[in-house]
Amino acid sequence: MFEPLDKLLTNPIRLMVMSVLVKVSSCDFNYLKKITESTQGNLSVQLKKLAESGYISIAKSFENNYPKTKCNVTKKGILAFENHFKNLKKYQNSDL
Amino acid sequence: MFEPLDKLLTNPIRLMVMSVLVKVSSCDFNYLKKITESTQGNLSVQLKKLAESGYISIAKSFENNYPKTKCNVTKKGILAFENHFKNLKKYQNSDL
DNA sequence: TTATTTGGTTTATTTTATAAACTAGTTTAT
DNA sequence: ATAAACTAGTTTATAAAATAAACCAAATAA
Repeated sequence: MFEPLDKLLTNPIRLMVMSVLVKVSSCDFNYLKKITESTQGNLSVQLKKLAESGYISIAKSFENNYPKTKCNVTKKGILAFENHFKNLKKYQNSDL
Repeated sequence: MFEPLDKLLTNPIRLMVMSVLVKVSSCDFNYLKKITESTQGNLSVQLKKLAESGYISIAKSFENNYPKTKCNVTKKGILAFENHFKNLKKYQNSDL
């Protein structure tokens, strides 16, 4: 009837992050901070969760002497994202 | 960019309830319990939240000597439901 | 009559989300 | 040179939400 929803993707910040990464495939922490309008702490936590579940990978480096955190979406993440919206459609128009 | 998502509708159980009610407009507690596959306690709490926000109305009566709780979706609830999916579409295909 | 079932609600616990505080270093102004 | 302010985050504490467990009240069945 209703497919269980992916808990990682019901959180708005995580969903935004995935939405962006699916499109651009890679971007840095501060870009995500701006577009999600979340605090650094919150974003840090949510990115870690996405990374722990293998939806994104996080690469740290230095750029212009500053630390730089770059996020990349994984194949697993893309599939989960697509599947999530496939499931949501069933909620939108339930066949009772 | 991303519209903030309706917190009442990011919870799967509440979303299922709204999904059903938008379609059938009215049904009872136990029907919702079956299709959501949730516990009675959890369902009771989530229905109360939807009712407190005016997304549904709850009517209690007796049927065959037993208490009977019927839920109805409100106009406000229908609009919120439709708006939620309109917003979700932007997450599905973000225009960066 | 006491055990079970129906139909819930309330309360307690676990999980999650968020905000605040902290770390570590860089740049700029004095 | 050093203090102040800024970059780029992480960790921890608190608030909120979700869920499960316990409870309540009445009806029915054994």
